[in-house]
Amino acid sequence: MVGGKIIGNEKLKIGDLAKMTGITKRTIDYYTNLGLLKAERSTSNYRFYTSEAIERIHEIEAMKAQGMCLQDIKKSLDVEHNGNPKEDLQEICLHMQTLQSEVSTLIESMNRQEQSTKETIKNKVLPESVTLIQSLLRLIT
Amino acid sequence: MVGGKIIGNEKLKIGDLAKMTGITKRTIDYYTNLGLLKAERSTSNYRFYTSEAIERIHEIEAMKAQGMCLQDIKKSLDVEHNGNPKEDLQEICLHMQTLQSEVSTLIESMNRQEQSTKETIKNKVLPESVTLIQSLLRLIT
DNA sequence: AATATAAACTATAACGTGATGGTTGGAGGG
DNA sequence: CCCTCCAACCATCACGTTATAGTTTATATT
Repeated sequence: MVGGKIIGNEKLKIGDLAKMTGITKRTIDYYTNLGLLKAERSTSNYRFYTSEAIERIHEIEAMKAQGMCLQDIKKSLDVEHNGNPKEDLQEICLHMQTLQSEVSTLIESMNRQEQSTKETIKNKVLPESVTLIQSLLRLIT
Repeated sequence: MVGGKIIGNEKLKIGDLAKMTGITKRTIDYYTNLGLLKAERSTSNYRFYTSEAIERIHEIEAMKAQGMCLQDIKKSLDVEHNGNPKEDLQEICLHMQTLQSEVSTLIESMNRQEQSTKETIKNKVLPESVTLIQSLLRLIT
């Protein structure tokens, strides 16, 4: 044993995780899509979980038993695990990316509109939205 | 009959639409969430479809029978129906709304970060993204 | 050992299902 | 006529299910 973890068997596939936790693959799939579980992806798009996910699942099950919905559990766990800024950072960057593509398609649609239509849209945009976007801009420049 | 449409019975609820088309409520639900079908919402959050949706569903079924997936059907139908700018407008406004909430949560996450982390994020934001957001701002102000 | 092939595993799509909780329209009672 | 109460709807959640298609691995064959 030269620097090897004994337990901590990394690279768990969905089936492994399912057997180790007793919940179905579908549920793990669902949780992963919700962002409740994080997984790396192989080149062939297979999910790889770490042993960390096992405990996470048990936490989820415990909170579910107390009547919480998955969204709330997510928020709760996201806040709880706040000694790890790296994860948050990654998530924010990802968020920023989706937002970028959102904005991109939105601008395209806008440009396809006539001037009068554009005016209508402008009027429908709440001033707070404008402020919000301005704040964002200030944050990233 | 004083200016009333004989057919064209508007304000169809999901059950009505299901009976009229022969597809299940769940499927209509699914299509609506995908954005394949548009529905207004009552104050109590009930969906209201127009008779237009009936034909739309038949179109969808026809394209499905030819092996197309729902995403492609959506794109196809979205492009096809391009004599109706009102629909586009509604969609853009909706887009704008989701974007607004996206930005909102993003700013919140940003503000929870330390200064050093913020810098890291800034550096990860592509300059083109900044330009993009600036363009958006110009469009809506 | 290299290869072909079958068996087991995986991801995603497109709904189905059951539970939960809110909504509405009409029948009956005051 | 107003109020209440119930049955029929509706929305959403949290998975379950089936089908399709790609991947990995174990096994058999050359």
